[in-house]
Amino acid sequence: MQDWRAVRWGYPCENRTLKASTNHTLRLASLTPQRVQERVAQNMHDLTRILEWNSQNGFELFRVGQHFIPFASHPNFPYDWCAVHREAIGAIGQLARQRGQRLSMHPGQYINPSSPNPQVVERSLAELRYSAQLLHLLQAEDGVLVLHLGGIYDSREKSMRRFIQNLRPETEILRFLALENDERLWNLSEVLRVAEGLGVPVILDTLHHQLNPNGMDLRSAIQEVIPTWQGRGRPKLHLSSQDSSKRAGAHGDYVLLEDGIALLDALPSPEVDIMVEAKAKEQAVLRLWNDLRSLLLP
DNA sequence: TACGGTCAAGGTAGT
DNA sequence: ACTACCTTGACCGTA
Repeated sequence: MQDWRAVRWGYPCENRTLKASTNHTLRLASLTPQRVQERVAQNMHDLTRILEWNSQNGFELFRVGQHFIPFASHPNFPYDWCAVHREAIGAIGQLARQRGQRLSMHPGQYINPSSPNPQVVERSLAELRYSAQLLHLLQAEDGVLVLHLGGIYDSREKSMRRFIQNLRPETEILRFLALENDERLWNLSEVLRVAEGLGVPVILDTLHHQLNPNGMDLRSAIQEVIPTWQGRGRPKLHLSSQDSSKRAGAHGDYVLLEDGIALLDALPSPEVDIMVEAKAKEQAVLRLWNDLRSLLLP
């Protein structure tokens, strides 16, 4: 089993210990420059606290919430967020580098660049451009913009082709983009094909892979994704456990020790980045570290 | 201050 | 055709 202390660890969007969130947002009905800037200030303040806390507590990855600039990609957004926030975002980026923190973003279910509906594609590209622009202003050299493949629509083949065609000209997005397998529609082999078509890396999600493995064991899955990270920083993986009281694929509050061990066992090298997707956020990682520690001590 | 209904957006699957 | 579900929870009016 690989040494978990050589792995870099992180968690998404918020910190429970600090009660800090980078996802403060507002309602579309109250979208004014004042209200937005209040929320942006709150998100920036909390992100600053999280970056400091992470560096003092052994964490090296963090996912910034999509609402960091609420409604940034919405047509009704009321000001030039890039111009207004450029400097403050740059300062946070500098802090992240000083504290050794790798940043990422992960647009959700509504972002579907392979949709047959051109309006959905355009809105999706707008959100992806916002995310890439934010990572750019943060000067996140090894930043990651995580995305799923979305729907099947008319056919898998056509959907994959549209995904590639619609994103191929988006060099600013592609600079950060990484594609992730999901638990129902798109397995790892399919994600690898699309990623190869775009020249972007692949994030392996272990829980999704467990539910949608397409006959590939974890060890060979990891061997497939690691080379896709050439030139894009350390390979990045997602780790989570099933919530036993919910439907298949639902993230648990914490990570089961056996799931953590299964991943560490399957890694060819400990020099990877693991983002833990658990509802208890950083506390789930702390508990997993504790479990690993007490397992390895005599 | 706590709570429940609601919130920009898309898509799948079960009925 | 309709509904539940996904999910980064958070907002906001009401009690």
